[in-house]
Amino acid sequence: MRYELKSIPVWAFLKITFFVNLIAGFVLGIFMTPLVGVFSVVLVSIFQMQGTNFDVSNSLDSIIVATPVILSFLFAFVLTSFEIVVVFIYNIFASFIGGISFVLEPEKSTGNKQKQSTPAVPQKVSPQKSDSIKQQYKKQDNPPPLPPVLNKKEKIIQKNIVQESEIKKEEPQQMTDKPVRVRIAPSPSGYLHVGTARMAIANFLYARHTGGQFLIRIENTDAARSDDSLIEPIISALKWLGIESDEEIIFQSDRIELYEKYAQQILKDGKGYRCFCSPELLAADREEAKANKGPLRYNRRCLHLTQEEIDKKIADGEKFAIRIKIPDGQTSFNDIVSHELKRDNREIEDFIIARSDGTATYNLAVVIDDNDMKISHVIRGNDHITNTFKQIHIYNALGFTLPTFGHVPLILRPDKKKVSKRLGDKDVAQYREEGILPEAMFNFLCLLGWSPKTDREIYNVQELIEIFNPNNFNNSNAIFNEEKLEAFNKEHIALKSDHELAVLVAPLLVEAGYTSKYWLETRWEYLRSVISILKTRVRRVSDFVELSKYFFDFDYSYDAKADEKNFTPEAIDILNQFAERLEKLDVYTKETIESTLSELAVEKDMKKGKLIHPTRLAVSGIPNGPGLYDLLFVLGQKEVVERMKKAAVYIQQK
RNA sequence: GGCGAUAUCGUCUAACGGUUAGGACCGGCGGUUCUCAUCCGUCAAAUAGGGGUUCGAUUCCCCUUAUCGCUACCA
Repeated sequence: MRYELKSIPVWAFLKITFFVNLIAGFVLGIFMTPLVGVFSVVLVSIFQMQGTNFDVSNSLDSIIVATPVILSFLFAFVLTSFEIVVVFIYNIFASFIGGISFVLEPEKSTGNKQKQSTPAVPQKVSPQKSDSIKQQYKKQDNPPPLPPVLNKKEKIIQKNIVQESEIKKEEPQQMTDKPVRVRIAPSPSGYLHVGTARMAIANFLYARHTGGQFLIRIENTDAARSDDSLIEPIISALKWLGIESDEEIIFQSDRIELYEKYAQQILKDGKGYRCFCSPELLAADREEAKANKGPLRYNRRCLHLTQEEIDKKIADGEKFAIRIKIPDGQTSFNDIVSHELKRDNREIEDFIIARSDGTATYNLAVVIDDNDMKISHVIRGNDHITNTFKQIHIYNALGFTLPTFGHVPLILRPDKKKVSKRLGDKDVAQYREEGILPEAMFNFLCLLGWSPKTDREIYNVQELIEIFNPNNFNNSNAIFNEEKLEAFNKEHIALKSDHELAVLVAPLLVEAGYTSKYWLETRWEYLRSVISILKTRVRRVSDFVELSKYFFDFDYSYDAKADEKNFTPEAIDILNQFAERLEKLDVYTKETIESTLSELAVEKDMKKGKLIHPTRLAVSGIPNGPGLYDLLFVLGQKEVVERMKKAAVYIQQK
């Protein structure tokens, strides 16, 4: 428990003291007045029995008679002082631990976003984290000298290290004895969208954090809606994020018979019943309920059919679905993310567990599979809360033990609707096409609706595994903001080495037709240098392509506006002279390029900018880009001279 | 309509019941620089409304409002 001194205003202290003393005074008045009277009478009587007669005009006698009164005042004074001391101590105490109520009724504060709750699992954070986070990421070809003065970001990182070590001090507590086994269960009715990806990330992190297993199950019980060709894209999109199943992937389509067996068992045990209502009839029921503004639940028409009626309908060849019979009462469960969720069973309809063709519906299949796969924690979107109530009744009907549930708030589109393929939301793989790094997507989705409770935002996967705690989910839905994703992407690009980025960019350059695979393979160092000087100008990996065009395209044109401004007649002379001097350089480095330019500027009595701008335009065709010395160095001596001379000719001719 | 969940800057989020309500993205303005970017500094921006409990409420309770979700022989 952490103690922290809080100040209480003086007037608040006085106010409490005043009220306490008012009560004390009242109590004293009630009890002391008769007591003093009796005591006075007794005292006077004793003296009288001894034959002493009192004369109130005698000062000594007056004092004797007044003694009880004086004593009672003294007593009151002592008592009041005592009250003050008590109140003072109370305040000191309260200021340390935030009030007596915390000690007396700790359970009252549990509703407050799990502030007192201990982490579900031990917090394993590696001690070497005190190294600069940035340094850990940097690869061999980019050794970062740590600046002696920390910048703002590093200060934040250092601050977080302190905070994280504080978190670790809390007593870890295992949420359940069961080994952790979690799953993600996408259905192949669309591509992998960010909502599913986020749930996969949460489950995956929980499994890794606890040392448990993460599994994938494909939910394709609905033959009409499922498309097996979508399975592979979903799995590969997850793989792109670094998420793979620890065991063989389970397909519900392989288990249809098993589900049927359990559906029959529920029917046989009297926990369910046959429903002969046709879909059309049910739809009409719903319409009617809507018109009457009543609840849209099944009216249990078929619950009370007699055995003869049932036999007759079966004999007549009527098709039936199987419904589960929801008992009377109330259903409740404890949720990791939310708290206790309760529902009156009257709100849960007798839903269908097996269709009239005998196949199982979603809820039955899920329960059977989760039980079979020994899933310990079902962590999913809170759009499943209604399903959880239904599924609990299947667990009960089949005698299975319940897993622990966690219902996570949803990710919403900017228009605040639930993300879905139907509304044209992007496939996760599409972000890959658009130059988002998987690390950035992982990091961003993890922090959407979940918080590490620090001021830091950029983490790699390993760090997220270490700090992940399902208690830290936010209670409200979060809007997916692509601008913020881009910002995360920028940060993760900065953390990548030039080589890693070159590997990603190379195929894009080939695809764009700027160069060939062979050309790049023989000039890998060149590509790496190009990446290196463009890195800070990029938000998406794909941005490299457009920005680096002139490094690979030798037939570029000049930006019209810049042409007009910088390619003046005097630029011809500048370009030619500068090119000649560069050509003569024996040692061609950034330093020699810079000194050459400086010398020329001095000789011509010009500002450096006068030389720089035409040169930049000559070698790149555009007015902005990397620092000129970097640019000239990376392009190479021969190429630069050639381009400058070409530009001089161009100006002459225009 | 019924049931449920949720409510802090525009967005993502911090804040043992006591803070000047903090950070990040976006935006504005500066600085660094040959340009653009980076980087640095800085500004603007929020506790939905109303009651209650409390010396004190963003925090606990209730009501209202709003938002979201579910309400299929879909998953």
